[in-house]
Amino acid sequence: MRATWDLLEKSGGAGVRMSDIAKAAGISRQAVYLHFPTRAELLTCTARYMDDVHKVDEALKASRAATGIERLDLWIDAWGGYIPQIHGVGRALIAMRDTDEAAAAAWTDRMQAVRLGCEAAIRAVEEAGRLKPGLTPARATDLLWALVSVEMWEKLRFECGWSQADYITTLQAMARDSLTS
Amino acid sequence: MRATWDLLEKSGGAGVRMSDIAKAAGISRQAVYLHFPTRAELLTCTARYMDDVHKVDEALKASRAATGIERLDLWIDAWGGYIPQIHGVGRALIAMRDTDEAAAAAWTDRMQAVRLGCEAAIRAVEEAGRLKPGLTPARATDLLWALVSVEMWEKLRFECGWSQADYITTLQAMARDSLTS
DNA sequence: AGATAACTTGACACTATGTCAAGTGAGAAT
DNA sequence: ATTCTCACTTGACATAGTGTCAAGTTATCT
Repeated sequence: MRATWDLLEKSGGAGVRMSDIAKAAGISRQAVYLHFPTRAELLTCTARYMDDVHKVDEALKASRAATGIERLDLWIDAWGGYIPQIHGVGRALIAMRDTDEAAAAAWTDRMQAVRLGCEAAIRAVEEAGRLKPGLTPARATDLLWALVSVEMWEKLRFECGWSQADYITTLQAMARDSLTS
Repeated sequence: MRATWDLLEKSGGAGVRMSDIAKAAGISRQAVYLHFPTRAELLTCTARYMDDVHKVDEALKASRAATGIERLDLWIDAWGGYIPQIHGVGRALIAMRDTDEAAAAAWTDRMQAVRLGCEAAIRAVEEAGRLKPGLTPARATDLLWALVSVEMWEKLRFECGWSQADYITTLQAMARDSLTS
């Protein structure tokens, strides 16, 4: 999992084969299959392992303590700051989605967890009476979730050449402008 | 190209092989290669063919005539309304990007054209003095471009279950709120 | 001494893209 | 009437990557 992580981080998520991972881990390709039945399984286990190492729960604690619009800002800060770290594995899973059922399920599952974070942030805004008129909480959650997606981050970071700091502050501003009053 | 189009539209862009396309076109797989050297080439030619059939230029004419914020709305209307039609081919090209240089170039090129549309819409807003303070035109173009990306549309349409009408009106509102004053 | 678990080597099946060679059949040129 | 050409066909093959299978090795525990 360490080797998978390293390689996917270095490559940005593309062009990493099972044999590359095995070589990096110092074992044979077949030995990898003794631990992980499929590539999809290896990737999802690696993602879970990264969550553990990064102590995601703790990192998100700050945003959970806040209320109102501040909570929205802090949530974007926390999750947005985590995207670069999981980007490699995420990219690899996203690429497999079209052909591999298990990869699709694993990624959908992880994104569902992100959605819960978005939902909580929107609820905080709503409870402060600052949800934009005309938006339901569900609709606002959808928008926020799409806004902070890995795909959006990739586009802005790489295709548009933004810095990570720009990404965070601009997305916070955008969320505030379009989701709150 | 017709067969490619049909199959990709039906499948949503995944799982369409060269042999499927050949069968649908009523010729042998090898005959396809007599016309298109690679899969990437077939896909990009099909995309161009679709533009011709749909008369994209004409469809975008309405948005080009307008000014100010109205132009932004009309641009989202026009391009957003075209996404469903190119979605299948787009999805297939996006999926090939990681492994195929030519596919990546072709898709980047097409998206660059979309970017020009975004840029023009933002310029119209700026000329009307309605660009949000703190946003440069370049930054606003980046945001709009990411907002109206195929990936975002897929997310909202399929993963969030929005209708096409919802997509258009909500994105228009979001662009207005976050990019204009 | 023997069992077990983690590994190795090497061969193989499968899928999809793309290549190559030889042959076919219909229409045009002469 | 024959020959040429072009679009196509059939069938075999190379390649890349995932995943499977079988037989053998090595260190450790009992």
